[in-house]
Amino acid sequence: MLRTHTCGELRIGDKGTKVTLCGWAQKIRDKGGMIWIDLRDRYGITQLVFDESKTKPEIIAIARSVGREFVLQATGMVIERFAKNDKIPTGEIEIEVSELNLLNPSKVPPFTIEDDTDGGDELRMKYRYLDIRRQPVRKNLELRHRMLQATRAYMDSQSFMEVETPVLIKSTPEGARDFVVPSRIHQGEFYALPQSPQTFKQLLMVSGIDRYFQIVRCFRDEDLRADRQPEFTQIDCEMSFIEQDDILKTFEGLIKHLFKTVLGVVLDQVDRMTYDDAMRIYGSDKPDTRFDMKFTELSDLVKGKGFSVFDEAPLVVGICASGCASYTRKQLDELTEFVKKPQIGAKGLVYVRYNEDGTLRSSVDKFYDENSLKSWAVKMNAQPGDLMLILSGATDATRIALSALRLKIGAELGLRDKSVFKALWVVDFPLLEWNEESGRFHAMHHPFTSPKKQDFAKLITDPGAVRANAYDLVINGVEIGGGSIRIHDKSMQQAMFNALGFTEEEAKKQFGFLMDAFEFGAPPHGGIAFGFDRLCALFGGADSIRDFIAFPKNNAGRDVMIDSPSTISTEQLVELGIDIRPSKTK
RNA sequence: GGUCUGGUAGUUCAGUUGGUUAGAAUGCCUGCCUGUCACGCAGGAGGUCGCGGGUUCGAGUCCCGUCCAGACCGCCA
Repeated sequence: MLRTHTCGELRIGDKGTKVTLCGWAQKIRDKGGMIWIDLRDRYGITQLVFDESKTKPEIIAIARSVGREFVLQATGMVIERFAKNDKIPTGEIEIEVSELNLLNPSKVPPFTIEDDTDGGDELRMKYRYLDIRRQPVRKNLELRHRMLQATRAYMDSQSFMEVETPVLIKSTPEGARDFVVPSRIHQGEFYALPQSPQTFKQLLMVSGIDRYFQIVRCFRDEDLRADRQPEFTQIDCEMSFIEQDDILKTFEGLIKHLFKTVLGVVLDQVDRMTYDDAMRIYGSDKPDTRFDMKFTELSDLVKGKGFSVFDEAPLVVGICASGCASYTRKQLDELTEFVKKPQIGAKGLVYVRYNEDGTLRSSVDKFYDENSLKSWAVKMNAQPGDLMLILSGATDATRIALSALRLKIGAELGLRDKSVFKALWVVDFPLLEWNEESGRFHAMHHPFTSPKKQDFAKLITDPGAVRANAYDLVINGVEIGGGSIRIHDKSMQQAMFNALGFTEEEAKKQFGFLMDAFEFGAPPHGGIAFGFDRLCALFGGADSIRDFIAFPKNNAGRDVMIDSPSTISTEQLVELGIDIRPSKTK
């Protein structure tokens, strides 16, 4: 060992001990007669001291040559400081250096290795290995590590067995785009990287592994977001001989265990809400339930007063922003601009101020007298001092727009506190959703999701109305996980493929192995998968998952550190039997 | 595929209505300093204003194109 201790562990009780530390020079303070070097490693910072009156001149000379991020090995006595620093745990002691070994010099780093770095995102990603030297990033990776350990401990305690499934699998056109890997041995053929181990975990149920889990990398070739990477990690789980309620309870247990062991937070309850209610009350299938501000539908109160916008709208719906009646005209204009952005897509925003003096003033006073506005206030449960914000238009689009407005107001009012956690199961999702582009129904969850028993018949008569045994876990408005009770019956699976517009032949070609397996005694089963990166970001109080991934991709799916993706040699292409059209070369 | 924001010193940014030699902080280099810990003091170096084109007597600033980065919409079973 090159060291006897780490840079984070020495205390006043170690006074008089001769120690050897290794680490990076965080900061050099040369005061002339005395030099201090802050030596940093993963565990902390310990101050080295060099004193012209005590330290050998050749050691002083080495100390003077040290620059930021030089790698050092220092040996010396632990002494009590004259001037103590109560900001760091090692602040009562320092090392009176008698031997200093320069293990490796360093170029000047492109940004400061400090908690509050001067480096921008782009530079930090390019030199990610330096970025990880910084405490905030390292802490995030430590949090991820603890999450991994706590997950495995809980799953093991519940008799779940971790089984690894293949990464080179088969491409299927359903769902997200696949990342594809050319086969050298079978030229013209391709593997696909899994979007999830979905079919394998169901096959493991047929195999009798009645409680499976895996912390597994998944791949989707779709555009990125702050909370979406092309490769990401899931906690993937499947159980046999269970019903939906068993799954919800088991994984409430996992989430509570994680909150307790990793954050020390007791998550008292996980609410449940149907998809239909979530859409009606919050306009979203992943509502942030840290605050109320529920939707109130006003259609029956607003019609027939000559305001054609409301008269012609299929839905008129509003929210009540507590204490916002004092919003200025400018603030209200900003809100109007916000909902009119193309991404939100509302045509306009109607507001009603319920003033402290009890009077009501709205942007549609021309059409509605104070009594009408008062009736709105009663229905919306608004109090003097509140502001009512109302949107109208096509039902789904209006709900989505009002949901965005609700989140914005919630954030402005400080109701989205990152230290507060509210978990919600959204249940009874629709089985299918109509896809305009392909002109057919797509599975909302995936094609192996079972319909609710009472909706079986509608699978032929009214497929869009069929509800599924599918559920999402939503925490603070973030979709953390989702799953379903699967189809374990061949004829039901065939009926599902029919509803999705698959011919028997197509279904057999893509999923024949699964349908074959279902003929050999498939148990009733179901499962769930959690977005592990999102869970880490949520626990860490961040919106972006990138800082919880050691080496993430950028906005365009590029790794700027290793510069991938990149071209490959002609020899490689020939060997793979791939002929690519000439394109822009880098 | 689309919308928006940004790109100026190693780094983070400012730069007015288009007008002199493009600034600040920090980092870096040199010197001084015996209790610093955001050390201090003095001095110094450091710029293809992302790239290409256009308008103009004159462009960091205006226009067009393009590249890069970030956020969002579409997309993400």
